[in-house]
Amino acid sequence: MSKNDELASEKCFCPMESILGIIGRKWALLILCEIATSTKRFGQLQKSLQGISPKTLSSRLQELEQVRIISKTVYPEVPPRVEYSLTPQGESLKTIILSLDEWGREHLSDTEISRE
Amino acid sequence: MSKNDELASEKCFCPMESILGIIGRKWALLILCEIATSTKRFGQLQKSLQGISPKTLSSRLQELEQVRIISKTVYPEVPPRVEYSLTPQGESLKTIILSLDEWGREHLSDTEISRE
DNA sequence: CGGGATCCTTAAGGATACTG
DNA sequence: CAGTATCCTTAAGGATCCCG
Repeated sequence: MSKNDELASEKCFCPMESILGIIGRKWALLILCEIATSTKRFGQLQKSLQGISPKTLSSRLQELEQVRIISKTVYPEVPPRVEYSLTPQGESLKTIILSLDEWGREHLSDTEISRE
Repeated sequence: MSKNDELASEKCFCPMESILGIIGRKWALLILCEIATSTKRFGQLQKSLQGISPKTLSSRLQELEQVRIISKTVYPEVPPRVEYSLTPQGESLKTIILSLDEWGREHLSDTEISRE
């Protein structure tokens, strides 16, 4: 089975749709972006990502953690401290994301996207 | 500027968000999947993608065409015939999508995704 | 045949208040 | 501080009908 056929086969996109279902959601990439720089706390993320609601941030973080792109560390202190960082798997995904980014720069620079 | 910093910089994801805004939408990948196999007509796509509405299919095709991932050829015949195929740019995107797919297979195989 | 126009439903996300 | 709970708005997509 060639690479070509692989893309075209029925279920070829299922794992892909799963990832896209995660990183394609609002704020997900920006969150990833922040955490990729360095470990971040909830409050830090909220501050950096101007406009995100705590509900959304919380959801995104949980989703990213679920698929092991990021990991969460809770320090049993008062006040509570929680840190989010990239997992090795997250690092490997980053590479792919960067190539997508590059593709975008090469091919979408002049393209405006309108809908419906 | 290292690859690492590139990912983390403010606007690094903008082109990326643009692509995700396209290929992350419902049916987009499956459509791409179909067309990647071979040139397809509107009706063929409708048949293959069981459950897609003509409105949605039409939107997705327009979006993919706008960013030059696919190209549309209209044959001035009666009844009308329209064919969609991958552009060279679409082919290059396919490669990246396949690596995303691979990432998913390696890292998400056992992961179930739940929300909210 | 290849869509566009219309109407409707649902789910994602925003805003805000509250709590261990 | 790090979230959760609640309410509300919006936009994406489904279903259907119709037309060149």
